[in-house]
Amino acid sequence: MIEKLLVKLRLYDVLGQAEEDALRQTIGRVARFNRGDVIVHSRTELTQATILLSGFVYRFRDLSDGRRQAMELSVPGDFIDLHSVLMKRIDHEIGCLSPVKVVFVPHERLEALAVEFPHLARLLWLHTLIDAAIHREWIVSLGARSSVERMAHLFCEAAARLEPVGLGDLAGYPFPLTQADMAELLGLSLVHVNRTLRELRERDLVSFKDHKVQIRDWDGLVALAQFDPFYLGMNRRPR
Amino acid sequence: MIEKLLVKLRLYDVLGQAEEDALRQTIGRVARFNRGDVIVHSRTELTQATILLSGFVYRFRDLSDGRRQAMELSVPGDFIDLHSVLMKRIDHEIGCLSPVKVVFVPHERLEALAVEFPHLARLLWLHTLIDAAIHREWIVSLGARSSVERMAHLFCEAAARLEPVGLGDLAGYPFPLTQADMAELLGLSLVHVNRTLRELRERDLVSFKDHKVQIRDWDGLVALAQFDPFYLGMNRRPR
DNA sequence: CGACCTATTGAGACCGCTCAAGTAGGGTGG
DNA sequence: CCACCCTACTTGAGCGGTCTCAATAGGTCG
Repeated sequence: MIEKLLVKLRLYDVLGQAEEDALRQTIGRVARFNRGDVIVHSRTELTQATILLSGFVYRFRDLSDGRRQAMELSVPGDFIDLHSVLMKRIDHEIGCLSPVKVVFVPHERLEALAVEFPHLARLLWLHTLIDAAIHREWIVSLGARSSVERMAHLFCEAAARLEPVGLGDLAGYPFPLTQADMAELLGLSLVHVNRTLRELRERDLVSFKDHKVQIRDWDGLVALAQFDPFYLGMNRRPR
Repeated sequence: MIEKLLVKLRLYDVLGQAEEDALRQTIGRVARFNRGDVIVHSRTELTQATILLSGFVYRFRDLSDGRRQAMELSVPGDFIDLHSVLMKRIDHEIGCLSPVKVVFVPHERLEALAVEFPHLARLLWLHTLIDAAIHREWIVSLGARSSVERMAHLFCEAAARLEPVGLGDLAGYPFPLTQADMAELLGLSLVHVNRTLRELRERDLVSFKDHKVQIRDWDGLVALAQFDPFYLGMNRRPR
């Protein structure tokens, strides 16, 4: 059930059989959600963490006047609120961009696991560090990249993160977002997202239609975005 | 020597005497740097982590055409590259915004410490998680806040982080940056930073002069920035 | 069939950018 | 001691990237 998570962890380091078995045994209840549902609420006390099995979720914060900013897109196999194990209450919401299936892992089991398998604890810590690296890359996008560059970068990052878990490749991938969702991710208006998509399409780099991303020119896209997968901490390049 | 770090860790949870002693014994060589120096280089293999004792440093990335985006400001007491313990190579540079004093801690000593004191390891992990929370807040700033709001938020965050380590309070604090530095932090042009500072001054919220921040109206500043220190994780309880 | 969500396009406004010019202060050398 | 830097800051003017408002079309589903 948690194969995608295991694949991801193996990108970071070898995972022993005992560790893998132990991890499988921590998992608890499975749950399903619909697009628009909020899985994890800001500031409520948490006692379990969540592994995304299928679908797309994102972290976001709402400002008081209705502006909403997304902070990260999560893909299947991600441990979407691993930080809650230590933080207990998190500072943002996690919402569904599509129908979603998750499995919960009680904090106490994870904590016991970390004691028994220090190396696995390090891997999980590393998972949260890579989340932070992804955040930093988004900061660069939002602060220094133009709208086309930013959107190109989003498409590159999604490809690089979806490929290892078998949900796409450098030619394209399913991407069940609306243009309004992308606006929240990219810090752009819906209207400008539409125009930016058109520009990427007209430049023959990538097209987004019927909730599918089709990459026409990976190298061109990478060059435009100045995308460098180093921050994703995978040993191998998405190739 | 590492009192400020200890203060910071105690904001997150109690720190036992044995833990404190052990932490003090991990520290190694002290080093000094000048404004403009890069302390930690992107992608070079690291064998030690760095605690900032005095001065200000920041993380940044340069894009190929000269654009530079800062990702985080670090203040004394911060463990500025704790993530390098697991990542070994980091994806950004850490540079000095003022004369700086640091102390290095060999990774191997930190790793031994984590084995011997699991609770301390959790505290250090939490330190990195709060870095990630700070990153998320910057994402909100860059993606959804206007230039005045964004700058107001920076001043609020700096106050909240400097106060516990005794380097300022809600009335103000020393802030040895130039306006050009602030431009890189905020993702704005130098010219616009200048105008934005003027606006904050004219609105009697805050003034920045001679490398000192003077807060005239804390509540007004907080309201404008929609600043909520929850994400800084002070008073958290990891276990 | 009507209601609603999503995508598309046009038009004009505005925020923040670039280019440019000028001031102020601190260090250095003749 | 002054002349001349150099860096940091300030302000003006015009440009342009992105926003908002508005209108339309297509798809889906009760």
